[in-house]
Amino acid sequence: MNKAYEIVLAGIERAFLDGSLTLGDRLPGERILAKRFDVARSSVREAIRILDAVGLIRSGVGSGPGAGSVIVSEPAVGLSRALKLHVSARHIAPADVLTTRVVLESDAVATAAKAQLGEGATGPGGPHLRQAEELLTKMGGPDISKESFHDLDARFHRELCAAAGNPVTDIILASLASSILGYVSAAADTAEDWQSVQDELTRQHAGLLESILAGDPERARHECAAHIHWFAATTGIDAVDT
Amino acid sequence: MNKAYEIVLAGIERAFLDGSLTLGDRLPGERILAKRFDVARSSVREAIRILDAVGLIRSGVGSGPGAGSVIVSEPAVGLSRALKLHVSARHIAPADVLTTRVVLESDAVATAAKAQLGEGATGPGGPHLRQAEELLTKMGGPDISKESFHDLDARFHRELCAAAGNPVTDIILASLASSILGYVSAAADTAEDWQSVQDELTRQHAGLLESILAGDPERARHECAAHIHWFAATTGIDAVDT
DNA sequence: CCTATGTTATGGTCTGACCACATTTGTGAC
DNA sequence: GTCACAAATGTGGTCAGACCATAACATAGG
Repeated sequence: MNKAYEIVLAGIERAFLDGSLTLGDRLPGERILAKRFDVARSSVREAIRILDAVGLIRSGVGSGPGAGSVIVSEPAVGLSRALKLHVSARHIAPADVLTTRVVLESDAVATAAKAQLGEGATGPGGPHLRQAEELLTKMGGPDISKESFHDLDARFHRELCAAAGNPVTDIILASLASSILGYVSAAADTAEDWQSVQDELTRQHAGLLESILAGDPERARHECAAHIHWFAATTGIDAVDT
Repeated sequence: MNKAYEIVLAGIERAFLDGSLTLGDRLPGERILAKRFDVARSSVREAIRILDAVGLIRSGVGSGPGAGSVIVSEPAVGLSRALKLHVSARHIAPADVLTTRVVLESDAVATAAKAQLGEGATGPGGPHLRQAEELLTKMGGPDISKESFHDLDARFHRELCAAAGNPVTDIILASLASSILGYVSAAADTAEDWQSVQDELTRQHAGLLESILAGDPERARHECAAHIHWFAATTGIDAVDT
């Protein structure tokens, strides 16, 4: 705690804890913070860089609204960044990321299905599932590019997780997915018959969503696990060398 | 990607990907990196600060081995830091963290039990479970301080996760635990009869470990979930206001 | 051989300046 | 009075250069 930037970090964290800084607020300017904590501006910047890296603030130049360091809440950004760097450094294997993802996401869809059983479309998961349906339709559309499909695919999965209603699970799953996004894209690029893979994925997506809407937790859980495992095996991600 | 520190970050990440930088290596000095990427040293430092924050490097002053920025692999540090800050900022509720933890940890102990069933003490999880047994003994010892108990408790859980063999799950669980560590300690401090709570926890720990050693995945899964839920309910963490 | 002292290389910090950018404010023409 | 353009302002982003604290290493002296 002797480092200058840690003093700043601790001070800002304290401000969060006592409520004097909340979502949407703007951080005082770097020069002001430097004066307040009696450190150099460069030290303040190092602290701010960390807050930026973990997805707690977003910095913008200029003046007026939108400028300065605004407090946002994007935990997934921070987790993704950390995971992605460790994957790049070969300290984390994409296959292990997928294994964890299976556990969390299978449970999430089961929870979503359970909620659907109890509350139907009126529950908090309803809008997310409707959104998922829309995405599914788009994914099944004609002449869709590989990139668009990947994007829609990721969003589809995110909506399912969101329907489960646990923000932390949501965040972690998003981070896990984005940390190996590069590998997924690369693997898909080398697929010999992408169109058929895409069709199969869409079929599986449809089945999974139907299970959730039908309120069948165990079927949803099983289909989700099978879906991820199938994709991993097909693209060969589960055998990526570390 | 126009920011100077991002150029440095991208360059270092590239070095990881092409293998010219690996675990244990030392990063070139800040002054050298500044020259190489044609940016100021302060910009290099911001990039390094990020790598440090995500647990990819560890910086030390002085000279010789141990000095400079050494590449390490502590993903949990990065994830913990990010989660902890978001919890501090009230963007993540401790209760949601616990919910996610139940899902992951229950599955982890079930996996560990399954592995035990197939391989017995000769499997990769063996050492971890033996370590867990030792920790359990220490936790049951007399005149143990609250702090020691918390520490041993956390390490006990970590060993169980490690026995499951998935490093990513391991990392995430460690991060989840440490992100709400402050709340757990605070809650334990206000417990009226801590000794009896401690006794009950030890009983539950023993039962859980026995289930794993006996190779009973479903019992382990159930006991783990019950254990965490019980503790949360007892300490009141599941009702923390966000 | 061992000790003490200087040397060197490292990250950590500070100062002060300038730039790029976006809003806000002023000012002049009409 | 109104509008368009220019200037002032405040923000993060970047740079250059200096000095400090630390820890290993090199070297001379005992």
